[in-house]
Amino acid sequence: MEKHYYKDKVVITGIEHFDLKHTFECGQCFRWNEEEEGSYTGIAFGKIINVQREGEKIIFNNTNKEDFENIWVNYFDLTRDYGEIKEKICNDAMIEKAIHFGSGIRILNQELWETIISFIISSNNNIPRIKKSIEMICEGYGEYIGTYMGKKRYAFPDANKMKDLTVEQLKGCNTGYRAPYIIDTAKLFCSELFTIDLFKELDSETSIKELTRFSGVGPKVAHCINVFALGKRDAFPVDVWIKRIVEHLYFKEQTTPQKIQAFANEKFGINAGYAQQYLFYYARELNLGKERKS
DNA sequence: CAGCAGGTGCAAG
DNA sequence: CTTGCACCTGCT
Repeated sequence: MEKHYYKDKVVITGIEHFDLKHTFECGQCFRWNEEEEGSYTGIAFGKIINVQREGEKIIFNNTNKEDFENIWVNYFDLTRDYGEIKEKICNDAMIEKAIHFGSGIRILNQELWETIISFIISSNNNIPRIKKSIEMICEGYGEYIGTYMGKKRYAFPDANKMKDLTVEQLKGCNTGYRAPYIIDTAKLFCSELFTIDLFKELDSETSIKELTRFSGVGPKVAHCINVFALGKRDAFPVDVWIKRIVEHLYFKEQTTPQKIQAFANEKFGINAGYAQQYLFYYARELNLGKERKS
């Protein structure tokens, strides 16, 4: 990978395994949106960034060398060797096909607080509504950080800000019955000085145990936080889609989430999180939800 | 109009 | 410890 720095953008070349659509639309993040010309604009770490592909080049707009090195290299997981990971998890023809479908997925290393709240909101919910809720929270209670491509942009509000919101205010952001979960979680998060470094020191199992102390965080959401915010790539979130695709490809019959979880641990080990993303994306691509009913 | 969507919490068995 | 059910809300 080669990096070229400019005044307000960074261009990289020679990067493999990076497709914008795969990465931003595989369900791991909720604040990235495609622009008309095909680039994607996102907000993280209180900053607005735009990513665009031009042939072999990936262009990171509205940023600089310092932020790129300090924030975005890690955020986009750019130092990770996805070729090696794919080799390791590619044990059979089924997973090979899934990897092929989502070959350009990179797992983003997202912020802890935002990830916790985003995935609490995601429970029993659909992506358009999740994105809408999060956007309403940011517009209502997040800091205004500038206008980009003609649109006002807001940061995700921190836990300290959110702990003082009322249930009514959060319900006003379309969070429904999750509103009290969010407030309780904010209060607990503030009361114990949880930091990303603290969680990173924990082994995956302990981390799950700690995370499920937060209201609205069960096993599935805790696994998402482990993979998407804490870099614990052995986590394997089991949702309905993963359950369907694993049953479809491997079990050939209905089973329990626990069995799926055990199967993934055994089969993919420390790289289960990557496998989960490829499988999830593949399941969505196959439209397995509808296929089953017919 | 039921059923469902990246599930979880809670009350019972 | 496992199972069944309710739950905001919008879409089919």
